[in-house]
Amino acid sequence: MDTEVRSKKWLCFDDLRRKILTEELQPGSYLDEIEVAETYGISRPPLREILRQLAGEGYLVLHENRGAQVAPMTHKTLRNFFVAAPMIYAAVTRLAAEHATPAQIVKLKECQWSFRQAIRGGDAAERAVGNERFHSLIGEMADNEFLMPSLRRLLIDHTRIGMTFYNPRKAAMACISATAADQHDQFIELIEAGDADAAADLAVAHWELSRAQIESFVTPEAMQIPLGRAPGAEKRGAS
Amino acid sequence: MDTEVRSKKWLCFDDLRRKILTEELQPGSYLDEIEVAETYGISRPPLREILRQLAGEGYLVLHENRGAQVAPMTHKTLRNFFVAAPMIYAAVTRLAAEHATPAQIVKLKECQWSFRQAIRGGDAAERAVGNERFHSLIGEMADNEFLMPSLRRLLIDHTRIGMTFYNPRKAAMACISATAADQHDQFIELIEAGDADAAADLAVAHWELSRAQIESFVTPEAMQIPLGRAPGAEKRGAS
DNA sequence: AAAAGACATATTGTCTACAATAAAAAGATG
DNA sequence: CATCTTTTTATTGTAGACAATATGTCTTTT
Repeated sequence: MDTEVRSKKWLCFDDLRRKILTEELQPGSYLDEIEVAETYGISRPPLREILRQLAGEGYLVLHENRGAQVAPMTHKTLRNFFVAAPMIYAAVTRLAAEHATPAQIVKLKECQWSFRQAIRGGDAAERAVGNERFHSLIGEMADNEFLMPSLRRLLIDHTRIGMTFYNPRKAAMACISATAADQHDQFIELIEAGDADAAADLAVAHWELSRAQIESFVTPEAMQIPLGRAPGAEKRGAS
Repeated sequence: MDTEVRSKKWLCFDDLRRKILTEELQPGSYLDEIEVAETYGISRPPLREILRQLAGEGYLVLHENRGAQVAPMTHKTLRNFFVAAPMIYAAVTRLAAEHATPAQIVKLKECQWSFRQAIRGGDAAERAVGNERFHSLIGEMADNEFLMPSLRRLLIDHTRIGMTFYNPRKAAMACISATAADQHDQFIELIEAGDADAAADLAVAHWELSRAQIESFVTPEAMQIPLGRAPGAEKRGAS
């Protein structure tokens, strides 16, 4: 019961994080402290610490005396995302190619293996989390504490947007997934070779693929799926 | 006693933040939860929430079972800072020029007035915090939640580095301060005019000024002032 | 005498109970 | 009948007490 008790808190942290990334917890929905605390078998004070941390990393928004809200996604969010993503992704990937250690590359390869498994399995959530982890690892390779916060923030919404727009029934989607996985292999190659310029270019190309996927959903008839709601419009729970 | 009690927590938050920015709390030093809690007249659970949040924003580093450490600054920190700063500053300033609202510009002008006052006063801490606030406001103008986290992180260390290397006795320092203040006026003008390109260029120029100041201290004889220590090398307190 | 182990102490982590605040519902009044 | 007020209830915020962990010291043993 040594490690078990210790990690109960981090289990909660990781699981909330996963649920938010996979949209099992919908953007804009509110959390009930008592309910969540009981779910993970911890009391409210440590949970509240976790909520603060998740809020600090952009997963949640805390409202005074009104609890924790899963970070909403609005039209502005999407617009800002499109502005920031290519710049940060390119910069981080460049640095990763310059600084990656052999141990990190091994981890990245393992991650990529899991990612391909997830694609074969066809589970959208597993695929999304695997992709998030892949790019998060590249972020760690870059080893720059000043760029990491923005990368983390981008990956949250990139993952959630990916979940929203992912439709495994569409044939085009399978093609995109295959291309993305191939690009991941190229990431590994270029980073391992230390080719910073090519890696940065690939990051932009990888981003363009993602962008095209998103835009193909967004442009036709302006947001079929609600990306978020005004805070307080519909309070508790997420139907 | 209504607003008083409510804000006691935020008073603590803001004051810790200020103390870290001004290096009243030295990088690498550890905080005693009981001591800090008693200082601000709150109990440990809410304090711990604050510490988590400060950690999330990069002011602190939390070590399991070993408390909160003021974010250390190492040589790598400085190196990474030099890589990330120009990119983020330029991007944020560009966006600020594109999106600033009249109300925000008014606030920025007020801030600049305070900043000039602080320079005249000659108090290094007040000057540093004023400068931080100025650039933080520009960040808010940019209105991009994905770039803000990295900007915040940069401003923490930029402010602390500025405090470390600031020497009001040197004549060159007064010159730099004057130039910086003039550039701030130019920021206001360009943002008000909505000239994004020029604003971005100015951001780079402003950065170069800061960089030159820092390098003039760092290069001559390789770090006269200790930038940090290994975690745990010298534990409690900061002599 | 030096090193390893056990104990003591101080600090962090957590829980339960209580207080304060805000939303919701019921009642009263124009 | 609508609206404002008051009361209720549910949820968040805080405090104090307790448990667990880590560090430093002292003893014991080789």
